[in-house]
Amino acid sequence: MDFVRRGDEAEAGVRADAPGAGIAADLIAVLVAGSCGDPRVLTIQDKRALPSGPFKIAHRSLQSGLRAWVERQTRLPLGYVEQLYTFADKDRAGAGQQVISISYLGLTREQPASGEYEAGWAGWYSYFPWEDHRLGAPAIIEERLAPRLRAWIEAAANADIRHDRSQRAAITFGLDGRPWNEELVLQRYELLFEARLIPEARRGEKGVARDDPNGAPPGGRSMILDHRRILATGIARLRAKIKYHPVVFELMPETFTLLQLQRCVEALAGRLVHKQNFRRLIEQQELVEETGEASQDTGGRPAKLFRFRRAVFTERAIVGTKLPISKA
Amino acid sequence: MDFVRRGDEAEAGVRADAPGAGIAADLIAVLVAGSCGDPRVLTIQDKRALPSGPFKIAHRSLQSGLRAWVERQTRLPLGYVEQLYTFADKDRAGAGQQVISISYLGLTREQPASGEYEAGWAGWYSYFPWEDHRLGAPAIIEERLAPRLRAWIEAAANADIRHDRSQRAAITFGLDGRPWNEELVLQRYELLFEARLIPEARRGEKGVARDDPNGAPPGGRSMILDHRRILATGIARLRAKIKYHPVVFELMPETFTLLQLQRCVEALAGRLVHKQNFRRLIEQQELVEETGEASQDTGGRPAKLFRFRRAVFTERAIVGTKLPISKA
DNA sequence: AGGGGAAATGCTCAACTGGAGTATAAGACG
DNA sequence: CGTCTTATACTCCAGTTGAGCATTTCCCCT
Repeated sequence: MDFVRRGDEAEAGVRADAPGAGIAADLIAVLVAGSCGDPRVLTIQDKRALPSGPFKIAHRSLQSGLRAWVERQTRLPLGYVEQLYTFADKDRAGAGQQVISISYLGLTREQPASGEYEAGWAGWYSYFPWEDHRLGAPAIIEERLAPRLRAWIEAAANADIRHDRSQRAAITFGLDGRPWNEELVLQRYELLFEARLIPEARRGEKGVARDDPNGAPPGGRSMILDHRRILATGIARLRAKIKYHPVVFELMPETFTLLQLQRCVEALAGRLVHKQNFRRLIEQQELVEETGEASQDTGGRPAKLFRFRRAVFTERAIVGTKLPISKA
Repeated sequence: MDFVRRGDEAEAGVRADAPGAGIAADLIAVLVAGSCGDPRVLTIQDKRALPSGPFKIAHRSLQSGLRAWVERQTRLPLGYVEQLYTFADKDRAGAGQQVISISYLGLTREQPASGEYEAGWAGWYSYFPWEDHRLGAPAIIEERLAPRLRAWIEAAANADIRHDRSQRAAITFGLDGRPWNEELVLQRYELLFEARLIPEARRGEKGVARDDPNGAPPGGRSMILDHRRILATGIARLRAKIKYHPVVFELMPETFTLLQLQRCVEALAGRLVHKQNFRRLIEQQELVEETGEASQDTGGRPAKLFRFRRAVFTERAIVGTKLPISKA
C-alpha cells in the first residue's frame, strides 16, 4: 500500500521529488474533538488514514506551520497543539525517498469537517475497542483478546520470554486482577501488534486477506501504515495530559454543566470518575466560573452553567491542575 | 553565525547539499552524565555547542540511529534515550537549505569523553546558574536577575502586558513568596530570553559585543544557535521524569549507597530532599536491593551498598515510581 | 581508651489528599 | 402528588507526605 498524500500539493515545492535527492518531511495530525461522551478523531480516506501533508518551511515554527495548515484545510480553529513524535522509520522510505514524519496532537471543538477531501470524524474507540472501560472492562478483552494473548504467551521460545510476555500482557491489559491503567494505550497497541492480533502487523505476510472492510474487526478498525500507532500515541498523551493540565476545556463548548465536563473527561480517559470528587476538584482549583444561567435539559434538576476561567493560565501558568482519575 | 556541523561527514550522502534541493535533518543530543552532585552535559566547540550531526536513514528508527551515532562517536553506552523535540525554525534555514533538527535526551554513566572532536563535559549549572537551589535560592536571582526582570516588567507597553509579565516572572522564579518549581526550566529560559537578559536573544542586534568568553556571565554561559534552549528542554524533561520513572539509575555506577543516589537526584532536581523520606520511598518501591557489601568511605557509619533491581522494569513496566521532590 | 563527628537507620506524628458513601434539594413528568 | 433524575452539600476513613526526634555504628583524634 502506498502512502496516499492528500495535502495541498502546491506546497510541495520545497520537497525534493527526485529520488535520492533529499529528505522529505511530512506533518501528521491527530485532531481530536467530541465534547459529549464520544471522542472523535479527524480522518481521511474512508476513516483509514490520519490527515497529513508535506511540510513547508514558511512559518516561524513547525507548530505554527501545522496550525495554519490544519486551519486552512479544515477551517477548524485549533485550541491546543502539541508535538507528539517524529518518526523516520526505514520501511517507510520508498525508492530512495526518505520521509520524516512529525506528528502532532490537536484539540478542537467539534464541527462538520470541511469537504476538501473525504474527511470525517471517526470515534476513536472504533480503532481501540479495548480502551473503553466506562462500562467496566469491555467483553472483547476476555472473549477475544485474552485467549489469543495467552496462546501467544504459550508460544514463546523459552521460559524467560514467556514470563516477560505474560507480565506485559497482565500489566497492560489488567489481567490476573491487576488494575487497569488507561494511559498504556500505546503499550497495549504494541503488545497486540507484536502478538500479531492487529491487521497492520501482518501486512508484509503473504496470503493474508485484506482487512475486514465492514464494522470493527476483533483487533479494531485498522489504518494505513503506522497511523493507528500514531493515534495510539496521541490518545495516550491526551489521557496523561488531562490529569494535570486543563486541556479538556478546549473540547467543550463555551458554557457547559459540570456533568457535561465530567462526561467529556470520562470519555477521554475511558473510565468513570466519582462525581462528587470531580466537582470538588474542579471547584477547589477555580478552573471554572458560573455564568449565572442554568441548563434545563438535564432530565433532572437544572444544572448551573459554567465557563472556563481562562485566567488560570496566567495565574498558575503551566504549573498544573488535577483531575480525579485514579492511578491504581 | 553559522551552524558548524561536526558530525561524521561521511554520512552526509543522504543530504541534499545543493541549495533549495531539499530538507536536511539533523540530530542533536543532550547527553547527561554525572552521578555525584554535579550533572554534566556533553558539549563540543569549547562548551558552546551540543553534539549534533546529519541524520542518515540507515536504521530501523530514529532512536536506534541516534544511539548508534552517539555510541560510535563517543564510545559511551547510552542507558536511556528519549526524543525531546523537533525544530524547524525558519531562521535556522540558510540559503535555501531547510534544516529540521530532532533533539534527543540521553543518559549515560560518566566517562572521559573521546577526543574525536573538542568534546568535553560541562556542568549544566554553568549554563543555568539560577537553576541550582540546593543551597537555597541562588544569590544571582535576587541580585542580578530580579532587578532586571522588574525593569522589563515596568517597561511593558500597557497594564495588561505588565501584569502578565509580572505574573510569569513571579511564577517561574518563585518571586513574591511563591514556591520554586524546578520543572519550569524552559519557561524561565524563555522568560529571560524575552526580557533580553540572555546573550542569545541579542544576536541579531547591531553593536552588541560578543558573549563574555570567560567565566559565567550574569545570564549564564551561552551556546550557539538555540542549543541552550534545547538543553533547557532536556533538563526540564529529566527533572520531570525522575519523579515517576527510575531513570536516575542510568547515571549511577553499578553499586551505590542511598546517599549517593540521593545526591544524584538532588543534583538533577536542583533542590534537596528529606533523607529519611527518600529512603522510605526507595525501599517501599523495591527499586534497589542490597549487595551485602558496605561502603567505608562515607566519613561516618558505613553505608550499605545497593544495586538497581532491573526486574522492576518487567514487574511494573512503565507504570511509574515516585521520588520525593515536593511539588509545592 | 574515650569523646566527638558524621552518616546511617529506625520510629513517630500531624496534615493533607484521595477515594467513596450518605443525605438533601430541585426541577420534570406522568 | 409521587417518582425519576440529576444537582449539590457533607462526612468519613485510609493512605500518603512532609518533617522531626532518637539511636546506632563507624572513623578519627587526643
